[in-house]
Amino acid sequence: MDDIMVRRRVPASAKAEQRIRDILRVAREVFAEMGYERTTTTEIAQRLGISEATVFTYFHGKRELCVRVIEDWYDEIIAAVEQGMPRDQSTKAQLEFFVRTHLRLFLVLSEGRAKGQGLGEVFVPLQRRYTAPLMDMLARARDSGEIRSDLPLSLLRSSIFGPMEHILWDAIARQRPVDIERTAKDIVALLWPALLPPDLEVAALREFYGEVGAALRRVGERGE
Amino acid sequence: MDDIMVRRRVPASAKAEQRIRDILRVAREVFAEMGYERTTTTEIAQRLGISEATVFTYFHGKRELCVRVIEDWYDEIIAAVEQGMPRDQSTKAQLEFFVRTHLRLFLVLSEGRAKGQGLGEVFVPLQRRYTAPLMDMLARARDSGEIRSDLPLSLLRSSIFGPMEHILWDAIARQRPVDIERTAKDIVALLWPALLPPDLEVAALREFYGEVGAALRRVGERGE
Amino acid sequence: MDDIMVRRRVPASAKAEQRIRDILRVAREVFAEMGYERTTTTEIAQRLGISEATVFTYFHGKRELCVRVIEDWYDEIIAAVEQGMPRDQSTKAQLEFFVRTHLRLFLVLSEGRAKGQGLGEVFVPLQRRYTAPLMDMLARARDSGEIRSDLPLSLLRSSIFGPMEHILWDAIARQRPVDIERTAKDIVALLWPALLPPDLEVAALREFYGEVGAALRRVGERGE
Amino acid sequence: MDDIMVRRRVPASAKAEQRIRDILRVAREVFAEMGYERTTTTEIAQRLGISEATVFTYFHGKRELCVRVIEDWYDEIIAAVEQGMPRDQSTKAQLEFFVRTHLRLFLVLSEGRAKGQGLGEVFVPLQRRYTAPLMDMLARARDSGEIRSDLPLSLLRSSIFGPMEHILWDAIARQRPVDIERTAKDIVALLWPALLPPDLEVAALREFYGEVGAALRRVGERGE
DNA sequence: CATGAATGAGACTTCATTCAT
DNA sequence: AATGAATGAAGTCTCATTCAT
Repeated sequence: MDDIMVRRRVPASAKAEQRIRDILRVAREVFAEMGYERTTTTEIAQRLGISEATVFTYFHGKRELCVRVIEDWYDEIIAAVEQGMPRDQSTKAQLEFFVRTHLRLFLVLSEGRAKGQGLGEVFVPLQRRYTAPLMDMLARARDSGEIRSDLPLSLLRSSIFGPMEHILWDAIARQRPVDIERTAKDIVALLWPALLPPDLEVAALREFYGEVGAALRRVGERGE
Repeated sequence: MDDIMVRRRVPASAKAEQRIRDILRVAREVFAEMGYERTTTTEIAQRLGISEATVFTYFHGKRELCVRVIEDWYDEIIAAVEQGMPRDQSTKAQLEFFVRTHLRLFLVLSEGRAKGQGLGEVFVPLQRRYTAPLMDMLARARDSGEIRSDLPLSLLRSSIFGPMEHILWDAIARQRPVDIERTAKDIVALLWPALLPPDLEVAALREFYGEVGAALRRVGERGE
Repeated sequence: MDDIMVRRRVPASAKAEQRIRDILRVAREVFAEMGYERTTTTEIAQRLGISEATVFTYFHGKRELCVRVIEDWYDEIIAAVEQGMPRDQSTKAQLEFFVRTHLRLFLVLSEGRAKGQGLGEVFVPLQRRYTAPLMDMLARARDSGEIRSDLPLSLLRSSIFGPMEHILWDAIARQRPVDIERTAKDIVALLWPALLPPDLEVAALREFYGEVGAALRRVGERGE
Repeated sequence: MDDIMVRRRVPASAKAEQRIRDILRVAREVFAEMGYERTTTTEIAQRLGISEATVFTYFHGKRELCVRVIEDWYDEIIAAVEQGMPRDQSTKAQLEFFVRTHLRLFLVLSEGRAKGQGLGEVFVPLQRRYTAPLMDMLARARDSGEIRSDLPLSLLRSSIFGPMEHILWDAIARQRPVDIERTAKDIVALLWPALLPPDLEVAALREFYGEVGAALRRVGERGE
């Protein structure tokens, strides 16, 4: 755990640990702001008011530093989810908690997903671990018939993470803050019906209603 | 906006236009494969078998080239949507068409979204234009009561784009192909219930169904 | 042959080839003066009055540049030996030629021998090719009984290369010039007795001398 | 020469001297393994389990440390030669002893020889001191007519050191162990005849024999 | 005395971009 | 119009060395 990212000396001292924390904190900021490629070690060092060499004293290189930042972030969010998940409440409440937590802690690091021989390898296992609680929850709810079983879980997963990240990115691009509580509630309110098992009769009725409505409008448009 | 591409585009001979198209085509490939930062002008020139300098004869620089690539891509997808959108079919069918088109033409250019003094500014208006047909459709459907009105349209939008992009990224990260037809169908099947108004009571639906049925029968009786 | 060390463009033009030759020439000087590790690409560029980047335009890196320098040097000396070797003269004369050529063209590049994950791999095959003419000569002379067969050829080889290099190094360390003709003669004069078969008895030699002499006289008598 | 090692060596407590010995021992290992440039002070400190700073407490720097290592090594080998040299035995036996000792204690430090503003200056006097016993021996043997006097002693010296080092380097490059006893015997067996005064008659006969043989072979080759 | 911590100086390398031909 | 050639600027990383504690 220690010897992975430490350069030579093994700085287990309080000072060293503080340094490591500082570097990680600032690095997270910079990586989040700029993305992996556009982040420079110079920038990180400058923001901390230390020499670039110091950064390399504690981390083997830019890549490893980024991996650590990501790992730490995943650890944080995983811990938050595992600890706080209200397992005794309804699936819907659990989903809401999950979304809220993700929105609160989401780290924008597009390159992670990015192709090239980038950090891809690092992400996959973390992603799996991270997604596990949600997937478990969904699987259980599906087995108990609480949510629909006619679509692959991976699709459900994408339909939960996808909107969250889309919203956050949009907010970042527009430089607007996100009202996390409200957004979490809205997302779940929106998606919840999508997750329920399609009650056949109701679903059929709904569809019928929709189609007739549309047909009506089309006739209306032409008529006028 | 005006000073872009002024350089020597004045003559715009047939040959030159072909060059520009070639460069744009290959540049799109490379940007999509590698992302903005990891793309090199060398790579683009090499794939075309031309000199790097030639690229700079037609474009002011890497950045401008990328902006053009993105603009062209947006133009394409916007045109595809505007032309192909089956306006006379149901909202659901239109949504499906939209999703299918997006999945087919989606350009993965994570950095585009990226912040920093990147391409962010370029994306916002394009994104707006691109989203317009979908938003219009949603707005109309909401006004007619076909889809829910209790949540902001922007959320609905995110809940459509988000999953699509999440799925595509996942596929890219895992290097797996995407079955576009099937995925489009699944996404819509999943999300459709989420878009419907939540407050339509089954009773109301049944009543409506009954009335429409009766009306239909009456028409039938007369016609024959 | 070309694409190995060329960076992007394939500069087969006269100008480019001149550049490559210039860089190789200067690089050889610097590597010889400083050794691999202490040589800097900056130094090479400065001596040529060009930018460092230009060096990297023509060679993939310091390492490859050094490999090229060494290969070229080996090629040169191998060609010189293969072309100039007086095969119709005595073994001793051939040896002298070999020593003279080596002394004239020897490149001091200690690190080549050096361990570490340096250039070692590059040297072995070249060394083998380079040594081949000498080893062949020695093997033939040994098979014909002209030189001793009681010691491994590799030892004989070391006893020829060793002194040469020792002398050259000494001269370099003391910054004194080497009188190549004289040194070559001396080395062979010294080593020749060491190479002869030790067991040829003087008696046998005398007898042989006598017989040959008699034979000669007989020929002479007939010829006149 | 005087200002070297003055730093804090004044007290020279027992503990400190042990430290110095330890550092020198390990430094010798590392320098021998990696060469001067590729050796890092970090590596030396790590192998000793001490801090890098401690190394600098006892030595002014890497360079001085290396000089000390070399000096010590020379001292050792000089002492070994001076003490062990079997002065009452034959010159040949003494030579053998010398070779064996050198082979056993040889320190591979190519860079030492290296030029540049390297350690060159350090080597010359040490080399002189080190070579002294051998040179004396050779001088005496030459004066007594035991070995040849027609060639400069420096050449004889190179013809002894050269092969030894060539063999050792080869062994290191190929990562093979050296059978020291056997190699020492072989080297002397090979070189001894080279050192003997060329008995004029025998030498002339040998040469004659060699040339006639070669001539014969050449005729034979053409004839067939 | 020993060392934890920090760093200045410099190495190699990449790449978008310019310009004369 | 096309390009061969060159490079400035910048980026990542290494390492001997210093100094306060």
